[in-house]
Amino acid sequence: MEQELEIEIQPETPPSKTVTQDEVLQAALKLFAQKGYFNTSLTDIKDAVGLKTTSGIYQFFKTKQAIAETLRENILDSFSISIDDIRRRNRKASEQLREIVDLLFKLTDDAPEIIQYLLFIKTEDFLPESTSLMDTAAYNKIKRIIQNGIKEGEIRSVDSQLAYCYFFGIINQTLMMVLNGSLPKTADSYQSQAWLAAWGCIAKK
Amino acid sequence: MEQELEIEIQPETPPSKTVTQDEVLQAALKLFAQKGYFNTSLTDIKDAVGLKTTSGIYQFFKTKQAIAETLRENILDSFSISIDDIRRRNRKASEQLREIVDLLFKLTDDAPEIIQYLLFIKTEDFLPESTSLMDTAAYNKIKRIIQNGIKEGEIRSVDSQLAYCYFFGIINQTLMMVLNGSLPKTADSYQSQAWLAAWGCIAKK
DNA sequence: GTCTATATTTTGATAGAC
DNA sequence: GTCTATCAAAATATAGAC
Repeated sequence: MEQELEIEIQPETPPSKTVTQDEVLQAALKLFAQKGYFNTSLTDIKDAVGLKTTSGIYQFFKTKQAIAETLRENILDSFSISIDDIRRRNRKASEQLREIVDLLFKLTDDAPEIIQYLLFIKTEDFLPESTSLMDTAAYNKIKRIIQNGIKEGEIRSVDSQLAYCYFFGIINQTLMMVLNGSLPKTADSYQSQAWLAAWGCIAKK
Repeated sequence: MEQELEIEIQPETPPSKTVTQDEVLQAALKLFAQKGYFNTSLTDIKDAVGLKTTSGIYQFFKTKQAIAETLRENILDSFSISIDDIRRRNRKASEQLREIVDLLFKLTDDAPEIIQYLLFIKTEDFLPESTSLMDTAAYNKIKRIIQNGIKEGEIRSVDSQLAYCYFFGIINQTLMMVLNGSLPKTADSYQSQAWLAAWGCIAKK
């Protein structure tokens, strides 16, 4: 009789390496964007980052929520800083919005997880006390750009909230359909058309 | 020494009534739309519907997923039927789209859970094999309306997918901002402006 | 800083009495 | 068709050894 040979198939024995906080954040961002927050367990994150157990994650973050919070803060901060930069380098509202659109489309191609997490994940479902997008520094800067555009006569005189709604309605829908494959090409391919449609919607004729 | 008095506060002893499948669906829809699928437990549904235990739910639905599936089918079917009706009653693409917009805005005010569930909940997160919105009968009918509008010269000659994207980008963003309070008034208040912006975006000038 | 082991909690789900 | 009781599984989190 043959001896039973127990072959332990070890899926991937990741050499227990030392892990950094940023690695955890990157892995979590990718997973949250792909599968959603609730479908992502700490086990998934631990696997993605190459740990043997989830324990190692707790040295950086006390809870799974805390990971999502940090992620959101980082992304929003970075976005807000980019907007500052854009405002510094451009004077006209049209130029500033144009560059913001440029940034969003570039990110959609190069770092889709960021756009997914920034624009299309309902963070309030798992971050109950997170401020709405509309209460963030980044959003307020965009709103000010629009208000300025109205004052300077570049943008039609409508409620600035509605101008935001129409403009980013088009931009965001385009990005979303690129991300979920409803638009088959890269975001870049649609950028100039989307810009024309969105700007045409709010520009003074 | 005073005697410890255990007062059992019974939050609400719901008189065990008999429950229908439709009551379960209605309660689930409301909860899913409010708190999200993952934040809604069968316990929540059982409470909302007035049962003492979750067991009663299992006579209608084998799994929690099945509730969400049925809900989605029902809503999509009903929406598809409404579109059929609209196409029957109107000839021009502009009229048909106008009535679809009318329906969406009415529903946002009268049954926000339906719009929430139809347009803004990522069902693929908990219904892994659910078809994308873009593969539903309802969506295909809308797409055909747009293609027809292009053929008849009502709508600019662009990719029909892009026309859909711009048009419903504006419409859906408006509805979303009404639902989350970023636009403070009723959907109805914004309907005619949103229609003008959205239609103006795709109409032949 | 990573591991083993385990505690804790929650939730989805089932069996069977009434 | 609703209830009691219970199960099984999964996931978050902790304690302590190495």
